[in-house]
Amino acid sequence: MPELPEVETVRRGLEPVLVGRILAHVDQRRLDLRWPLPERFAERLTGRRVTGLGRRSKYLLIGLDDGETWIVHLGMSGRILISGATVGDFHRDTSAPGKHDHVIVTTDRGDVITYNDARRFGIMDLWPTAELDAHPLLAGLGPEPLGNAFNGAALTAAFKGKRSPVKAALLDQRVVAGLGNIYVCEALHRARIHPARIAASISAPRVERLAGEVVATLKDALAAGGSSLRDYRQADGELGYFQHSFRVYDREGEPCHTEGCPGTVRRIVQSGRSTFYCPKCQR
DNA sequence: ATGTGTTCCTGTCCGC
DNA sequence: TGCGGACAGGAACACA
Repeated sequence: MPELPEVETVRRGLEPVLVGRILAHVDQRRLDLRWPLPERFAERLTGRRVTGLGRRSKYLLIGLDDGETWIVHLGMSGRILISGATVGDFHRDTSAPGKHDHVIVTTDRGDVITYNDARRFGIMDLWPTAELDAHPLLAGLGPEPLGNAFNGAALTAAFKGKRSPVKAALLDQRVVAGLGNIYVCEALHRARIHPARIAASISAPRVERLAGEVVATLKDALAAGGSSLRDYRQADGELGYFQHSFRVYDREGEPCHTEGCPGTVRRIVQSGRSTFYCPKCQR
């Protein structure tokens, strides 16, 4: 589920449930996700009051009243569920913990927050809030695409001297933070730029257009509550539906959605990951 | 210094 | 049905 729009959707869903609440009980059902969880993890969370919910790139930042921030990354398959309801695209109704429910938090109001992650590529850490920018995973991140620091000029500067394909450049979190495979494919299609183009070789006006389409793509996805893939369960109101708006992602062999374009969506592999694009209108 | 390929893990889907 | 292989929203890491 988790690129920027999905993580932001989760953040918005958690905010009213968590902010101001005390984490009354923490059930840590594994010692590790991608890496070991912090020392005394459950103990350090228990009894803390949540002061705020933030996001940087694809990282969820849960501020605590002891001056630490609970950092959560959903990896490929991480989901967060509230009390049997749905956040993002994850829905399950049982009361018994599921096989991949790794961390279960109960608030002082009785809401139950479950972190579920089948592949365990997710990450959790605790870090002093005052030094968040220095966290090894956050320090090198590029600008937030929906923030003031991201625009055509910033992207042009980041592309300068980049010999990699523009697809890889946009996936590089140091260039711009929060894009993943879906939204990079979608933004490149909207900007009509071929994913294999060398980043540094794209003209300034086209990079300008690309920056605009990155922002527009993310805003559209956000408005739809993100994208729900594969483990989509049922219509729930809280499920994202941007997957119905994909122009190229996962549409190999289907017609290009560009107005008047006779092209067919093609799939290629770039640095080990699928890229979907239209060979006719993306140059 | 940059660039690309491999790796972590489980689940699902497709062809035989 | 069962089995093997490809593939999946990420990104650190090892290596050219």
